[in-house]
Amino acid sequence: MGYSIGQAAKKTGLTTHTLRYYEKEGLLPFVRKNSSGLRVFSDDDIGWLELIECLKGVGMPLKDIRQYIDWNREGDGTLELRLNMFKQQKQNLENQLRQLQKYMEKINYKINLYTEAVKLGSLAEAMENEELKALKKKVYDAAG
Amino acid sequence: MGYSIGQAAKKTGLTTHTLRYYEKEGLLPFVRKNSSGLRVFSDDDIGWLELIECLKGVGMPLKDIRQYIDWNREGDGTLELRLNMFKQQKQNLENQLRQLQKYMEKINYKINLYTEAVKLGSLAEAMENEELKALKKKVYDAAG
DNA sequence: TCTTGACTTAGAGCCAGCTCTAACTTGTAG
DNA sequence: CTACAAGTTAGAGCTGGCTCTAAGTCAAGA
Repeated sequence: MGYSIGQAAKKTGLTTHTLRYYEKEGLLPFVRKNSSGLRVFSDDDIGWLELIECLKGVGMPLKDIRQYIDWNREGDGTLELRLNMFKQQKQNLENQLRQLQKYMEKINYKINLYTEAVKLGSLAEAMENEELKALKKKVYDAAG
Repeated sequence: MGYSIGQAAKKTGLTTHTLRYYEKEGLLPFVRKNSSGLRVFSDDDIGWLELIECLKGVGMPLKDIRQYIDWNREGDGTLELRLNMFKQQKQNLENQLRQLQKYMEKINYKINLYTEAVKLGSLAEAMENEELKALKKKVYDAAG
């Protein structure tokens, strides 16, 4: 129920250095300290860290995450701002997923190409393969 | 068929600074220069840049991309290495997609929650909603 | 000829996000 | 009582990936 910084680090996969850095950057205003000055992380705090990881993972810079956390502390007056932020992040995430899907197709083509090239011992010969030529066209001419 | 660095920048969405930086880092060993020392990018070179963008996009650091480009120049002796690299990147990409999918669920939950909160004018009240409680449980208890 | 704009180089500077160091305190086990 | 592990702070340093500056070259148009 109360974790030291080291235990919190283990639970989240971050380092103690990073946790202190996040606190310094205003990302952890909720973490308490005990009578001898040690940080005490609650399960709730771990939940916050997981949300931070999520927002970081979808590409938000730390200062924007901090903004969101500040809005939380300001209370219900910022509900619309927070809703809009999540909607925006959903958009970003959808774009990202679309982009990664395109990269996946390109990489799949490369795997096909190199598999054939390894079999033949020659990339130039593999590129003569009609199926691979057709696949390449499909992947590369998809306007993007 | 032959583009100046400025034209190549426009075509790829990179800056001329970045293109020169990439060359310095060994990512563009194929780009030629004309008699007066100006870089001339071919359509093929633009294709290389698009592949670099793809590899960067799936999270490869520039030095690893450079490694791949070096293998290309070494010829058919490195075909297996290149195949394995693409297989590895496919794995990474699949993991990334799975991770982003989880983030999407979390964000969708937040959008639902904040939509209700805005409607009620209170986050605390929205969190009392039974459907949202159930959704939260589903999203957050999915072990990860 | 002069100006303009796009190019060239070497190298410095910038930013985000950590990552580490030094010097010190605290709590527990032997 | 001492040793040790784990915590504390302020602040310096590192890495990746650009981003910009200075000083100069070059080609085409007025």
